[in-house]
Amino acid sequence: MKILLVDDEYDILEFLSYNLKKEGFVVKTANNGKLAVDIAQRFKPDLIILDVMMPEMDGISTCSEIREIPSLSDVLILFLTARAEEYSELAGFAAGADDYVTKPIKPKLLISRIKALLKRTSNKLNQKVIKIGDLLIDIDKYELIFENNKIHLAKKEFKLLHYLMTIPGKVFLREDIITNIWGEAHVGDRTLDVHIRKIREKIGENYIKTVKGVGYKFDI
Amino acid sequence: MKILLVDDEYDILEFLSYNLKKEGFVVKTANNGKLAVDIAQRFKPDLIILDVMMPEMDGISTCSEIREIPSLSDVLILFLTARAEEYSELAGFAAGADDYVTKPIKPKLLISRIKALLKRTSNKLNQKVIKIGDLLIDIDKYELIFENNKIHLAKKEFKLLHYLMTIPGKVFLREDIITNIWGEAHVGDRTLDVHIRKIREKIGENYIKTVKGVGYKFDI
DNA sequence: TGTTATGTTAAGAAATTGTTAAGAATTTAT
DNA sequence: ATAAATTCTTAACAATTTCTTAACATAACA
Repeated sequence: MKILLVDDEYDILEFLSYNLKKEGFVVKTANNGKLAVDIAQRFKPDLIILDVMMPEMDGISTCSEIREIPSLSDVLILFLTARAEEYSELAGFAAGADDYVTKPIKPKLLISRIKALLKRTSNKLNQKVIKIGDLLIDIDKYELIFENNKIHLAKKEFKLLHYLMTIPGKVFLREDIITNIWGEAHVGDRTLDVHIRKIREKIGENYIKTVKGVGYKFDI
Repeated sequence: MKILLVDDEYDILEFLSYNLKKEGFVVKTANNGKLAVDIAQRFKPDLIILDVMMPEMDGISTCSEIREIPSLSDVLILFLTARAEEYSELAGFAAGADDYVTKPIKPKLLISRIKALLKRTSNKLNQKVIKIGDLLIDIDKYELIFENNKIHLAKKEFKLLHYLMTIPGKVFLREDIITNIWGEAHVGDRTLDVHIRKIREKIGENYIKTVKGVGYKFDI
């Protein structure tokens, strides 16, 4: 996970950068809003942490500007703000902030908030449309688009693929998949495999991975 | 395990120091907050025990200051506090305390609290992702990342490596490992070794160490 | 130096999943 | 309502991966 840190105070950049890297994040920093926008376009972070108060271009303007850029329009943005700056909180959410953390910053708290934020969006359970790689699955339209072509999936195939796509990378246990797709009904031993087979026939062998003895996962 | 004791009363330092050393901890002491911060940076303790009430710089300020220092930001901090100082408990937790023990201090209680604290943080049993050195193991994804490459582990290998990684440095007894991975089933004498072999083939010889006559441990 | 514990290897046993095609079951069209 | 089409499940067998064992090698220890 890549994070872009933006603050005008060098000490804070240093301090947060250290703590975030320790957690395994890839971190880049910028000491002003203009630079941040520049770096973000090339670095393509998953999350941008923005100080609200900065000289020249403040956090809120930076945020608005970032939201205008198509390739960055859905990057996560978290604001750092001094306590009691409530007014800026409103303005910030209006500009498209995803969360707030008030100074003084406690690294542990910040990290747990970041993880919650990243988790929230990586879990696509409630999303109507999930787009991963060359695949786009649309619940409402009951439609799968693969490499820009509509692909027809039968009902069970659709449910199954969608289920796996809700949390890309996560291994779903065989039994959990069966419970989820078939309910409590008893279903034969090879049924799931056959459905997996049919999906693979349609989207290729690269997306659904078998974890032997455990289950299947959707992964790029 | 290294402990830094901070109190302005010489008698208490003496008394606790004696009791902690008897338990096998390496102990250093400081009689004021400023000195404590200094010593902590060089000594790098696993735990700092801080008296709340001290002249000049009290425990809470000392705690905040310690939390600001990157290299110490996640050291464990335990406060000693007189009974009924409830207000300071709140302030203390806000400043980043991990636990409280009230005076008068009963050595046995203190030691059991210390052990619980150290155990809590060194036990990664419930963590979904464990990152140690160049290795990152992810339960949900059933995936091992080693030097930024995905490594495939079979189910038993994964369970075994994960088990060892839950408490880095701890030696797990052969029989405990077998019970944990295979359950009560009878399994041959060399089976465990073969699995260890296969893991070592994948992540190198440096992580899993043999403790002859006892078991294996995961260590950097 | 002998003893014991662990390392190593390869082979095959065991377990798991893949594949295919046939025929139920369900849905859709006529 | 009946036929046609589609979808789903099953079963048999194949392919693959994983696990265990056994035989022997090597290292640590007393």
